[in-house]
Amino acid sequence: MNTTPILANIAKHIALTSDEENYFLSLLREKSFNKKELILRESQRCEYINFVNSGTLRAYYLSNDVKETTVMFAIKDWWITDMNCFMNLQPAMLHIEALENSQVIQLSKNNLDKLFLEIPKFERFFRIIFQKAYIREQLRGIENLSLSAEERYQVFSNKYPQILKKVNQKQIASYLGITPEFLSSILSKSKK
Amino acid sequence: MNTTPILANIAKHIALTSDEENYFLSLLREKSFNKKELILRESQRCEYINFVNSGTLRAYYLSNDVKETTVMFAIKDWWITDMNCFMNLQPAMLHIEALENSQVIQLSKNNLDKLFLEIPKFERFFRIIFQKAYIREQLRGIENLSLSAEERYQVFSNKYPQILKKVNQKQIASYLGITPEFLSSILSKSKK
DNA sequence: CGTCTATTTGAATGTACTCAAAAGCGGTGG
DNA sequence: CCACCGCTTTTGAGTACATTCAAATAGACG
Repeated sequence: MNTTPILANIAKHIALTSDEENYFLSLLREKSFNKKELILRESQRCEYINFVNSGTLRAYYLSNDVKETTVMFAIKDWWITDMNCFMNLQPAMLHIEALENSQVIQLSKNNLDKLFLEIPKFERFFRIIFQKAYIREQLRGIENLSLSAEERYQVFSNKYPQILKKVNQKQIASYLGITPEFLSSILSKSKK
Repeated sequence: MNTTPILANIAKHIALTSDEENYFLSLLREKSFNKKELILRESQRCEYINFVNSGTLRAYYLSNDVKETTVMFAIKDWWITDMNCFMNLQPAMLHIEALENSQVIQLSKNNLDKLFLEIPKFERFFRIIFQKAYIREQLRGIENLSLSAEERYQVFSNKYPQILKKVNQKQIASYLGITPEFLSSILSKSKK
C-alpha cells in the first residue's frame, strides 16, 4: 500500500508521532476501481471515506433517474465520499464513479470513530478539512447564483485545470448545471 | 450576558466541565446591532464568529455593486460569519446585516485559537459544525442545479419556516437566485 | 469494422430577466 | 394623526439565456 501521499496530506495540518502514524495506517485499506465502476451507489450505505491515490472520481446526484448533477470531482490527493451518508449513517444520495482506473485508500466510519478517540488530533485534521470544504461549497454556491454559464466555465477551468483535462464536456456541463448542448455552443462561440 | 443559549448549543456536541465553561465564557463578548446595521462589510477584516442570541441576520454577496446573492440567513441558535475571511484572515467577500434588532455573542479568531489550544474538545465541536455546514451547502448546491425556481421556493419554505416569517420576498428571491419580480409571479400563480 | 457514446448544429420552446409603471406598505416628521 | 417618502411587491410587455428535441458527425473502444 502506497501510504506516502495520504501521510503527506495529513501532515499538511497535523503532526503525528510514528506510533500514531502506524496506528492510523492500521485502520486503512486500499482498493482499486476500474474505469466506469461505481464506488458508491444511491440508496446504499457508504461505509468509507476515500482518499484518492491515483485516478479520477466523480460524485453525482441523479434526479428522476434522468438528470445528472455533478457534485464534485476528485483527483490525486482529494478526499471524497457522500458525507451525509457517511457521517450520519443515511442512505446515499449520491453516486460515485471512477472516470478512469483509480486507486483509493479507504477509512471506515467505525475506524474513523476509533481514530477520533485514540488520536484527538484527527478532530483537528477533519475540522480543517470540513472548514475548507464548507468554504469551497459556499463559494461555488455564490458563483452558481451570480455568474452566467459562460463565466462559470471560465472560473471552473481556471480553478481546476488538472480536472479539466481528465473529464469530458458532458460531465463538466453537469457540474456547471447546464446541458451538454449548451456548453458545446458556449465553447464554439468563445473560440472565435 | 445571556449565556444559556450558547452553552446549550455547545452541549449538543461536547460536554464541558464547569472550569472549561468558565474559560470559554471568558473569551466571549456580547454585542447588539440595530435593524439595518452592518455586522460586517465587504473588504473589511472579520474578527469575529457570531452566535445569534436573538434577532435575524443575513449574509450576502454583492456583485458589481448591484446584484445581491444571499448566502445565508441566521436566526436564534445559529453561528454566522464570513468563514473564509474569519479563518483565513482574508478581506471579507460578504456583507452581513441585521434584518431586525439583534443580539449576538462574538468569539474572536485569536480567542478561538486559544480555545483550540486550551480545550481541544472544541476542535471536535467545530469539526461537527463545519461538517454540518458542508453537508448543508452541498445539498443546497444540488438543489440549485437540479430544481426549478418554484421547487426551490417550496424546499426553502418547508426547511426554514421560521426564517420565512422574518424576511421579505426580495431577500428570499436573492437566496433562491432569482429576481424579486419573478418570485412574485411564481407566488401569485401558485396561489391559484 | 461496427457499435456506442459524446459532441455539434439548428430550430422551436420555455424559463427567467429587464425595464417600466402602478399599487401597497411602513416608517417618520410635521 | 395624517401625509409623504422610500422601499417592496405586483403586473405586463419585450427580450435573453438556456433547454428540448432531432439529426448529423466525430471519437472511443472492443
